[in-house]
Amino acid sequence: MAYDHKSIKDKVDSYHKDSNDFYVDTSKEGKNKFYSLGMFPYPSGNAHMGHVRVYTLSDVKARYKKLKGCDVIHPMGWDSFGLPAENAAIKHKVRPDLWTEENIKKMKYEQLNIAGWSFDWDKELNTSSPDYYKWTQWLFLEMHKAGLAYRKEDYVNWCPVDKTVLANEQVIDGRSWRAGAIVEKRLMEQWFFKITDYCDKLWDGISKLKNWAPEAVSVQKNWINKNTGTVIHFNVPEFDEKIEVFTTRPDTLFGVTALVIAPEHPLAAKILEKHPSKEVEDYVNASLKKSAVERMQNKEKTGVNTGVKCRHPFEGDCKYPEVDVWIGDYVIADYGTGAVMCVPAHDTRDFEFAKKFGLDIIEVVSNPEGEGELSEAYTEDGDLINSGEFNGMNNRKAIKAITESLDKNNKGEATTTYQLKDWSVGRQRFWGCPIPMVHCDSCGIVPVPESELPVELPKASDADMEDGVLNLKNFPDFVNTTCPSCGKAAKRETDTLDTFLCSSWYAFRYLDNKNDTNIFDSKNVNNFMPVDFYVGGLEHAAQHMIYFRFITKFLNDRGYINFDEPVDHFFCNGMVKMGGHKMSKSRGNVVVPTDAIDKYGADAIRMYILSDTPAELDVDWEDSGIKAKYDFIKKNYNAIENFLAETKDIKAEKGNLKDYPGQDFLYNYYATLKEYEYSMEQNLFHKGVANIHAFSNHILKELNKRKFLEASGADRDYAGTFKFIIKEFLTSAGLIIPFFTEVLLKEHYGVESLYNQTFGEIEAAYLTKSTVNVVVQINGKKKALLEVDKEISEADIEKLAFENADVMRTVEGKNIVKKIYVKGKIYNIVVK
RNA sequence: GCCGCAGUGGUGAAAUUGGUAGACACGCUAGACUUAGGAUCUAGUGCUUCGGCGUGGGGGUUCAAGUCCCUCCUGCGGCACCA
Repeated sequence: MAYDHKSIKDKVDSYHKDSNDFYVDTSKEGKNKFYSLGMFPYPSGNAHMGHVRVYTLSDVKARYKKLKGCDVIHPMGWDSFGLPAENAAIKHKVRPDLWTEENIKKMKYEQLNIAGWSFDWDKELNTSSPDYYKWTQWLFLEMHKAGLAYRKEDYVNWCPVDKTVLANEQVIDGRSWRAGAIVEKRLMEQWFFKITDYCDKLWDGISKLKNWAPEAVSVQKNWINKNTGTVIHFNVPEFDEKIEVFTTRPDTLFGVTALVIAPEHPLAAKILEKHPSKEVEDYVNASLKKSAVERMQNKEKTGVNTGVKCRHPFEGDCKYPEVDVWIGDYVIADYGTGAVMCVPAHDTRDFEFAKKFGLDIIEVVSNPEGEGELSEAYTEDGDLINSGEFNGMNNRKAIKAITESLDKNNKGEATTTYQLKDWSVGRQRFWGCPIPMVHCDSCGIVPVPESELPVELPKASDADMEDGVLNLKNFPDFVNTTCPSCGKAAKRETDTLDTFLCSSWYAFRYLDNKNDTNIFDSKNVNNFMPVDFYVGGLEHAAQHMIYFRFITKFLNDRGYINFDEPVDHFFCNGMVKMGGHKMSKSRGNVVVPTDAIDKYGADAIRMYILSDTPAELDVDWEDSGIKAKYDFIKKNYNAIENFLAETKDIKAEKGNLKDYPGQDFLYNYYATLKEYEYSMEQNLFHKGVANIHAFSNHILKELNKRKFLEASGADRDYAGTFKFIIKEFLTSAGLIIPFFTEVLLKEHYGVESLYNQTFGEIEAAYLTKSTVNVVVQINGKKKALLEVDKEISEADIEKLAFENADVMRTVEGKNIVKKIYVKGKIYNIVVK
């Protein structure tokens, strides 16, 4: 029957209708376990090409490992809380839970089941379902118990469009990651997770991320950003306290001509209280009002001198034993200590600041041009000058020496600082996991007892959405409760949790998704974690991956799991574009996966999405490309189906390969199989597609050459062996193109499930030929190619080489200096 | 500014890690078959003055470099008044 992708799909669907071939029992220790995971989707109701790429990648890897005999888990679920659901629900006046439910159904039964993705649906989970978010709440309570969930009043990132607080990770260039609005700083009391307690563990763990995409490792590094330096104490006698500054350049300490603190620094308020000054007050207020963007964009240094003095730790030895305390908004409040020492001579920012406000510039590191008026800060190395007892010392050495000296006198110490901030987890939105906390007038903030979990979201009715905004505050039945501690009337917390918390532990839950007494059974998780192959976009390398790692380290510390990094191999796939642009409705360049599959079949789309471009890079969709894959599949199906139908009476058996007349074919076949295995092992999926083309080229050529269908003689006798090779080919290629291959395997070989086959055995004997090609080079340039016996002696090679006309011509009239023979590969003649 | 990734035919790219550069495709050129071709098949396709020359530029190591070292240029991504 001629190729028809629709009837083929129907057949494959019927094979798997009543079975879950992709089920794996996670309570048992996996045999060579393999966890292949594509980042779970947000159920928007529309699967797009990005999903096709991600899940085809996780699927091909899962299928490959399965053929290699591993116990593979390849689950799927829904990241269903969050703003888009809520916004869409408000817009369409549908309850968010019902809207989400509809979308999940649509995606599950109409979009994610048509491309042959081998999901184990038994493991399905949904983060907005109470049986899931019960455990998100439990996790929050565990954090709280450990002292890692806390409230504090702080300047938070406020998105004026979405009317919610954002995590630092959700602010990109000062703008909200979703709405794109300029983020304001607001002083609010908020729930935080103390991820900063894990800075050192998260930083040290980076060295274990050997199989992560290098870009993703870089993102982790930049985000945590460990810096070693020195904290130096400057006493402020008037206030009887000290200002601690953080610096990586303690060697320049003797060049300090001012101290600059951030407007948010606690001392700023104290100074204002004691010395009311309109100038200082206006400056501080103006700075606090400025958005992060404004502060960043305005590179011109601003500041104000408070007139308050502080003492230099080496006051006896330096030019300025006493310096003024300034307030400047170029100092960042939440990095280091929120205060810096101003060394104009050796820091470009301080130099600018000093020039603008007429501060003195004292050189303390000598530069090759000698002391004199500097036109810019000198930031290179040199020997110290004007630095008391440290004069003449190389500044690198001085970093250590000065720190040690400060430490000895209790005026400072070596320290490390991180850029990572605590994780703000509260959101002022309805469609999220409720925070299981109660506010009681008598007892304060009290956790909801574990036995009362989950704290369920109220079912919002259409009426609740009349004003266009959903907020838990507006649900009295939800808000009003009793205090778990004293029993008096109390109010529930109405913030919900950042959805990144929901997605920080879903990979664990897949392994025990029906557990209603524990978040998961540790045994299951230890059996199958860490994730061996995690596929997703680089855009999740900062937020999601750092939270995922954090929660893993936390659960490890609490003894729930026995590993401390969640992902072995993080594979960052590129985007699917069209015409060089991201697919988008407004641009009108969207290819809908279901349409493409309807037209060309899932085999074609799978093969195409993996072909030509490495999966890490962006790929440009071209209709001519998928058409070519469709034609390829049709051609192969028809040729192979025809062969198999005509040789029904011949049994497929390996037989004695040595008797098979097509020895070149066998060599090519096994060489390709070896390459294909390598491609799959190394995640070179586009090469895998190229290997399938190569397989096909060899097979169709052989089919044509041997004329199995016409012959009755010797060639016909070998059809059984050839049939066996075809079976192996269909099995291997089935990783990428599982539809037509499975139909042929089922109908002509009686194979029950493509997924449970084994990867073809590579016949090493065929990979070594009796002859080899030896390249003859002169001075490393190829001159001739000799096909010779594998065991040929060097003397014989030499003889053959010098008989070659091209070699003779090139060598003529030159001195032969040296001859090098690399056995079976190269014979190089060095001439002068 | 710092960190990471990359630069190879007309195009996407390969080169299993120092040993025949351009596998496999797309496109293109010729031919065959066909009522037709945006189908299929066959052959060709890095450049070339046919000596050679070719992996962003320039140095270097080596018998041998796309691959290793130094240096510069360009593009992409991340961080960034981070002290």
